[in-house]
Amino acid sequence: MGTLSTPLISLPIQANPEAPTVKSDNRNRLVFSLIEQCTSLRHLKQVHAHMLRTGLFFDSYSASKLFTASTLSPFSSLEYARKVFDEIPEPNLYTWNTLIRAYSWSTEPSESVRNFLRMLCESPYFPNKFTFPFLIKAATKLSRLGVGQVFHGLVVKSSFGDDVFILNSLIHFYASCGDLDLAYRVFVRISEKDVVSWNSMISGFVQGGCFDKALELFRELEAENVKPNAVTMVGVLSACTKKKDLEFGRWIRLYIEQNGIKMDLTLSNAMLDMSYLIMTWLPMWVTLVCKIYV
DNA sequence: GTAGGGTTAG
Repeated sequence: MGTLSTPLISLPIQANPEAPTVKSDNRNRLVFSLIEQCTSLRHLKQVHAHMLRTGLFFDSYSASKLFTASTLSPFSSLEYARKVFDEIPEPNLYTWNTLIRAYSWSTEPSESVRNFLRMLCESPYFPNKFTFPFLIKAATKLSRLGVGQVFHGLVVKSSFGDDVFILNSLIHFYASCGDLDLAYRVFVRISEKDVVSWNSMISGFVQGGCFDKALELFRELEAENVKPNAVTMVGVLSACTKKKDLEFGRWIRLYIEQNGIKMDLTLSNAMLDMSYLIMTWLPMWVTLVCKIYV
């Protein structure tokens, strides 16, 4: 298998990219593998140049591979990714979604919405189940209730109203906009809730200052035999801390130990916050952090 | 043919 230590210039140029063969499939796989191995923008640009020379870039699936790397790689920039996207003659739906996702994570979430509208106008594609979580994420970052509600309407009209990923995004969106009533209405209508549904609603209640409702929901989760995880416990601990409910906080500490909830840094920090209220927790927190990181 | 959601405080 080739590596980036092999100069890309040594790769033979495919004479006719329009005629796929077993040999060309192997060549494509080599290029995809090189994309995955890129460790700098310079490497990625080398692969990009090679794909332009061989014509591989003009295959929409191959172009999507390069574009995804240009948006996800820690060394890349959205500016370069955007240039890559603009060169793709006919971006497929996956590539459009990747562009919308990239902007939803960025400091320009409005570009996510703008490019979604471009996709509707300029491409033959309609949004799919992957498009909406990115759009709702952008609306959440924009804190625009009206924008998110438009997406919610589209979700229902597009028959994705049962998709738990999309509905969980909507719970988080409505709670972030401060509309806990709408968030809860989405939550109760999910027919097959998963742990993220519960976590989204519990943390939504905590962020909205409804600590009792958060703890009540945790008891409901228990009654429904849903297995909580570290994120659930961060929400519940946060509610106890803010409510200064030491008794429930102690119970939660035991619950985490007895149920083998996997500790991570965020949960350790949430326990530390609680430990300011219960100083006896401090030695335990230090021990836990040492176990994880030392 | 590739993919999507939730977490602490400061």
